[in-house]
Formats: sequence, structure tokens, C-alpha cells
Amino acid sequence: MTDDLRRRLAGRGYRLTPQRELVLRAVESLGHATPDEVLAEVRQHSSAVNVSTVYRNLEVLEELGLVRHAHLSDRAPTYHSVTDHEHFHLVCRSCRGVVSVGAEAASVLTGRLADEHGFTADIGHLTVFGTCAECAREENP
Amino acid sequence: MTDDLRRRLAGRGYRLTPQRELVLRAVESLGHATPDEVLAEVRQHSSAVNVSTVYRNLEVLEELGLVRHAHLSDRAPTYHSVTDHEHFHLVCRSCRGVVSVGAEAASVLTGRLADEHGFTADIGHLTVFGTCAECAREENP
DNA sequence: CTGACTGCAAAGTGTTTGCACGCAC
DNA sequence: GTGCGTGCAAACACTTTGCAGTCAG
Repeated sequence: MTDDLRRRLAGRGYRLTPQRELVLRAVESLGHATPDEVLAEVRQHSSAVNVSTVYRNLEVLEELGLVRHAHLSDRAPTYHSVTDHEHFHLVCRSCRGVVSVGAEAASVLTGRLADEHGFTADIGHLTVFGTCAECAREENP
Repeated sequence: MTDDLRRRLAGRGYRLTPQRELVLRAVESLGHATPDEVLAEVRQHSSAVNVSTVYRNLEVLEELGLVRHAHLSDRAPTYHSVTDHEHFHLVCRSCRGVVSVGAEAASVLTGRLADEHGFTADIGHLTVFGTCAECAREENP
């Protein structure tokens, strides 16, 4: 599997470095993580890795389609691996909770945007903000 | 109409200042604008207004429901007035173009999220990234 | 008069860049 | 050996904050 990664990188003229691999493994094991969180995880395994290396590698890995990012807060973006099926995110403004929803749920919308606007939506990057059931209940009891 | 604004502000213990009004008018006249662009527009009318005043007022105006913001790029948020009907945005990654789409277009999605997840979606904040018709044509001629 | 609001400057957060060295291939 | 990748430090873009003075109500 490491060889597979090496091949994918080589295909675009990139090399496989320990840092690169650590960043990818960190994203895979964390689920949804900001660059900062990825750095922290990477440093558990190798303490001398630099922030800029994390940013640069997230960029490369995203270009290769191995990770993706979405904006789950007004602050930092969060990265996740692409091994799982395509999904988008619901974020509750009240409790900050995040739920992943399969891309199928948005198919009517994407179809409509394609028909009416010729627009090809990138659902994997989509984040829908709002209020989750639990928080709605608390606010209007 | 200025009096109406004054009343809305007073209702929450806020005051009407020239800066406040200029920020609101700037957002209304610009359509979609980042805080920086709002500042530039405000300064056309009064050169001594400060950045932090713009940020603080955008926050107040948003709390009052007079303006809204969405994230149309990975960088700064963009503000728009709420006078027009509720809409969300399509952003083309290629040409950076922005199209506003009426909230109705997403009604099937919001309905589904409500039914299946009890989630109340805030469509006005939604941004869908993807590729517009024109750019898709250029990439696959 | 009172405290909400402002301008200013400084600090904060998240991200990017230039450079010299080092390592993958 | 070649040049991609790294660490480091400094720069960058955007936003927030503390403070003292000011002005709206």
C-alpha cells in the first residue's frame, strides 16, 4: 500500500517522504481535522515536522485526490480522507456538531443546478449550516 | 427609513451612528462585498472610518438580521443586504464567477434534511462550489 | 450624563513564502 | 547528481481586542 502511494505520487513527479506519508495517515486516522490538528497528530510520531510542511503536503494530497477539505467553521478548514464514499456535511451553529450525509441526498439539487444553470456542483466540498434537532428542541421547548 | 433603522437598533440597545448607517448603505449598494470592500465604499463618503468599526458594525447589522454573510472564497466572507429574497450562491472554481439562486431550488434538499435528520438548514448561508457551464465547455471542448 | 461607539495601535490566528540545506530517486 | 521536499523565520491576510476619548439618546 505504501508502494501504491509511491506510484501515485511518482505519476505526477512527486516523491514519497516520511512527512508526506505521516500527513496522509494522520488525516485518515483523524476523520475530520484542521491543519493544526493534523500537525499535532503527525508530531505524535515525529516531533520535528514543521507547520508549513503540513500545509504543503495537504495541498499535494488534495491535488492527487487522496484527501479533501471542507469548511466546517468560519475559521480553519478541515481535511478528511477520500477512502469513504462521497458525502457532505451538516454543521449545527448551536452545538458545533457535525453530521456526514451521503451525496445522494443532494442529487435533486445537483440535478436542478445542472439543468437550470449548467452548473456542476462539487458536493464533497459542501457544508450546510443550520440547527440540529436537539438544539432546536432546546431553543423552542 | 432612517427612523425605521434607528428604531430597530434602539430595540436592542444599539445607537444609530453615521458609521453604522454608512456600513449598511455600502453593503446594500455593493451587492456582495468583503469587509475590505465595504470599508473602501464607506471611505468614499467618509474617509476617516476605521476597519474595526466596519467589522463591529457588520456584526451588529447581522445580529439584527439586516445583512448576511456567506463564504464565496476560501478567504474573506462576503456580506449582502437582506432586502432581497432569500438565496444561496453558486461559485465557479475556475472563473470565480458567482450566481445567486433562489432558496426554492434547494427546497427538496432542506425538506429531506429536516425529515431524515431533524436538521433545519440555513440556506441563506449556503455556498455551492463547482464548475459553471462556460468553464466546463472550455475544459472539455 | 451615561455608556454605546469610535479610532488607533497592538496582538492574534491561520496561512504562505524565500531561502539554504538535505534526501528521494 | 538533480531537483523535489524540508525546516526555519519572516511576511502575509484577515480579524479581534484594550484603551481612552467622544457622541447619541
